[in-house]
Amino acid sequence: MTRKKVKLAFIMNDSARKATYKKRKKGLMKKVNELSTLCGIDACAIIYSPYEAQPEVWPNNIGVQRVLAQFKRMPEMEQSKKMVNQESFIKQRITKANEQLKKQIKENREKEMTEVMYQCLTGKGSIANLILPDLNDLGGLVDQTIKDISRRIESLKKDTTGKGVAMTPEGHVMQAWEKRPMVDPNMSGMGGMQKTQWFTDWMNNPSEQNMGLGPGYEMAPFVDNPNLMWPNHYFP
Amino acid sequence: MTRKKVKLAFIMNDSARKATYKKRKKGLMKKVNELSTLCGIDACAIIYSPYEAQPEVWPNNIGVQRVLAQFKRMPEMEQSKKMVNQESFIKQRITKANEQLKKQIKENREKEMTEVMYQCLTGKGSIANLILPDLNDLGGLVDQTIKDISRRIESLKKDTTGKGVAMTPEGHVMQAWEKRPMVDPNMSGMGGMQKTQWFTDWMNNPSEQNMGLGPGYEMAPFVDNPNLMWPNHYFP
DNA sequence: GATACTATCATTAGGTG
DNA sequence: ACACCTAATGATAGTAT
Repeated sequence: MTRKKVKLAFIMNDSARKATYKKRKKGLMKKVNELSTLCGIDACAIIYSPYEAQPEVWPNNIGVQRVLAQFKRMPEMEQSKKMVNQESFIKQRITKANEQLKKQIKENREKEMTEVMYQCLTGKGSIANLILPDLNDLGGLVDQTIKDISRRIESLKKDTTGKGVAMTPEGHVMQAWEKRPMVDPNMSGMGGMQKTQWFTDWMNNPSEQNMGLGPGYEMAPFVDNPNLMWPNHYFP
Repeated sequence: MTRKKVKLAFIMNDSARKATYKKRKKGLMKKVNELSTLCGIDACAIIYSPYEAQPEVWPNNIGVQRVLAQFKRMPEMEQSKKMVNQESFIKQRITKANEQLKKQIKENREKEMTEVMYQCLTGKGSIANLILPDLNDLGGLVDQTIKDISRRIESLKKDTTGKGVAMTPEGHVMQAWEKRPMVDPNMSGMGGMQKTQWFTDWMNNPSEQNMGLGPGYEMAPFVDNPNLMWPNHYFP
């Protein structure tokens, strides 16, 4: 049994698509119900599919009807005001998402370079096949690491609470004991991999709705037509 | 770290509820997006929460707007016709769900009794603390099992393809070989436990919307007001 | 095609900093 | 409150029936 990782894209095979639809629709509806129950909120989902005569609505359509009723009562003027709010709200989220993205890319880059550095140090790799930008980053990382080590040496010299540190006359540490290891435990193994899943997903399928927001930004609603959806009781 | 199983009920603790809300909202939106992408369908979710100024809509609100626009164009007459369809659709699902429920209860009952029977046979349990209905069912099961065994013996007697069967003069089987084991492999272990999760959930929180449908029935939309939601292009 | 199963992957409850 | 982590529960892709 080999199970290739599903990629987030339209399933071409008709029967597989239907099977997936049925399974996931069920799961989705369960989740809507759970969210609504656990947090005591009004939520609903509407699904139009070619497999059912009726669009399917969850957890009940009363919530949706409420939205519609509220909308009907909302005067035209209020609606455009909403739009502005909605727009600034989106912009805020775009900014935040882009910041997160940059941070993530930087973090991944650092991990990658650290890996290369360690491989060089342990003789398992070489810098022969690296391109210029990689070498630059690697150089910066090595500098940074040397600084960290120097700082660490200084703190070991000053630290009188630990058992001690043995050093060469030139100031190189030969041995230290009863100190915490210098390697960040989070750096080893595959920990922290999960949080970049959205990036993989987006790379597989950079959909239109995510396009304007940057990869990984899956949350902000996009208002195409301001005439709907924002009941005025949310804008006192 | 002990992690008690969360039960599907309103979270009383305010901060825990908010934390859960944020996590699950994100997860839910991701799922809507995935369903929509994988199966190429129109779907949306609307969440009203006390934590955000705006109701949150996914994956975009165009789908919802489409529903509204279609509804507006739908004449009054069509709407009541829909209602009937919707009603019969629900009734169908209720019937189906109840059948599944009965089947499930029966199946669980059988497994339970089989377990008791085996425990008696292996001397690990007794029938001393069973109540009358249990004893009745157990008796039926024993009868059934004896019949199964008898049938098996007959087939072993007639079967000339297998290696053979050793029997006492009274017709009791002493040994049989190159035959499949009589114990159903699905009966042992905890296999098949997952499918009764909905029952536990419902027992924890028999919500109103599930009440009329029987436990475990989580799928049928309930029409409270026929004036909404069912665009006429689904009823040619 | 629907159902059932289960190995595998994803989500999240309950922590911590 | 927020971001992150991980053990544990939950969802589901592929398969068998």
